[in-house]
Amino acid sequence: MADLISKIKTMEPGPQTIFVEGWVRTKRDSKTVTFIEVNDGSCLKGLQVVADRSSIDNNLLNSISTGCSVICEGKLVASIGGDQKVELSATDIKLVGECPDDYPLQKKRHTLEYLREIGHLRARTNTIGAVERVRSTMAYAVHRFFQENGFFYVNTPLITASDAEGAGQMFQVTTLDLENVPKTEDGKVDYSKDFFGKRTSLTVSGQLEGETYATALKNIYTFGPTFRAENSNTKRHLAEFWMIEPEMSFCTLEGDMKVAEDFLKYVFKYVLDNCQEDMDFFSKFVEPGVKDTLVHVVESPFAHMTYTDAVKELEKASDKFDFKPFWGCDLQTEHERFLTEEVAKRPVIVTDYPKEIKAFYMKLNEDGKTVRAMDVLAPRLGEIIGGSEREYRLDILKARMAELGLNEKDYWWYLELRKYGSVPHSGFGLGFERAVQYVTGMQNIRDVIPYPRASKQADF
RNA sequence: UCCCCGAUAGCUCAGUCGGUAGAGCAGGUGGCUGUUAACCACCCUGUCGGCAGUUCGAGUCUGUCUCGGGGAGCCA
Repeated sequence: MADLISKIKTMEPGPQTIFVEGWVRTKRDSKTVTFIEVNDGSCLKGLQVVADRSSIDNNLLNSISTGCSVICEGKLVASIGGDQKVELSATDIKLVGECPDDYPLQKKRHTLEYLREIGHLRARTNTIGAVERVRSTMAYAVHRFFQENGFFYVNTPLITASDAEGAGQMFQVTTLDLENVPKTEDGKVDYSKDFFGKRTSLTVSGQLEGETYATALKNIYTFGPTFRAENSNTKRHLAEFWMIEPEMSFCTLEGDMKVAEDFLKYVFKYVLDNCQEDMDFFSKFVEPGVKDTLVHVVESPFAHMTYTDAVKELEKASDKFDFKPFWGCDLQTEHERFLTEEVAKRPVIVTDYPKEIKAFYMKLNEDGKTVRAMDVLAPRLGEIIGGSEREYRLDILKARMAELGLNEKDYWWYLELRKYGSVPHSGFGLGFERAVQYVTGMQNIRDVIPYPRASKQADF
């Protein structure tokens, strides 16, 4: 019945009756009129509803307070006041749901830490509301980019029996009675009695399954939840997060990097074009200048360097680091930030890492020492994308697995992709929340997902 | 998991040398006002995170637990 406030604010004043539904953010009384700011979440700034105290029931107006839900009826008029073009001159107001004065959201600014304690209400704040609008827009942009570029959306399984994916600690999935676990004769847990007849866990990555569909549909992407049981307590880790993993057949690392760059730029530009009010808000109150940074990223090419060259750069500035860089070391957070913030001053793609610090499935280079891996490092965040060209040569892949002590039987179907019609292919993984963090400037990943799941935290 | 910091009114915080609790906002009352986090005056609000200890006396010192934040590791 009622239009969204985001639409109403773009309409011209007119004689027709319109309705506004939403929640009261603040109310101010004047001598003859009452101002009610109504927000319905469709945009950052709400609509000012003006109620003439001589024509609207004063008892009703007095009972309206911050947090109430209301339906207002009236005409859109040009606003006399300064901050808005139009406002609703109310002819009738219905109080739908009252809001007692112990409402946890005051008109004043709250800390994000406090808002995390009221996860069921925090979406009604400017900041979290803006984050969720941007998050939704970004999710839409992700699908648009891939759908417009010949990728198919594949849903890889959330429950997996492959306990050897190696990307992190896994959450076990079971229907066994934990008070009375069935045991085999030699005293181990008898998983044949479990729901799936074997030990299962929540997925830590859809990549391996994604590869199988890429070798059939050519270009695919996944976009779904991922679970890691790491006991890591940081502002950029979650136990449950959303990951985007494209996989392209007949594609080398060069193509992979191009897709990664085009993809990030597309999503960023889409947000800049479609979330202007929210981006202005982030740029003003959350991370000064974040909007200009995004514009800069969209307009300039990403920097490129090999791991070997990156280490040379780091060695030049060795004094600045707690952890001294050397060829073969894993890049520390401080190193990644130096490369992207000081050396490149923009996103940088680092390639060709030592095989020892990367996963078994990455394609071995001619030198026998490095693999065709690439990490996209972004200022402020560090690694935002990790990807690689996959090893498609069966003999070399088997040799790598043997080096690392991996059991071929656990990967039999993955290896068969290399046996039957193998093809060079590449892909990458993007942590969706980290991308939302990057775009919004939000410091803590727990504030860019509606209900964060982390160690000792599964409220709401 | 390791290191550092923190927990005081509904919210944001101050609290000196160990001496018995304070400001702004919110709420209430009145005033003023086409207001924009409105403004002015007055009023109300506390298991000082939990448990133990030192002390005549603990918000303050010690131990411990819980929760939160920052950093590290791991990664996306």
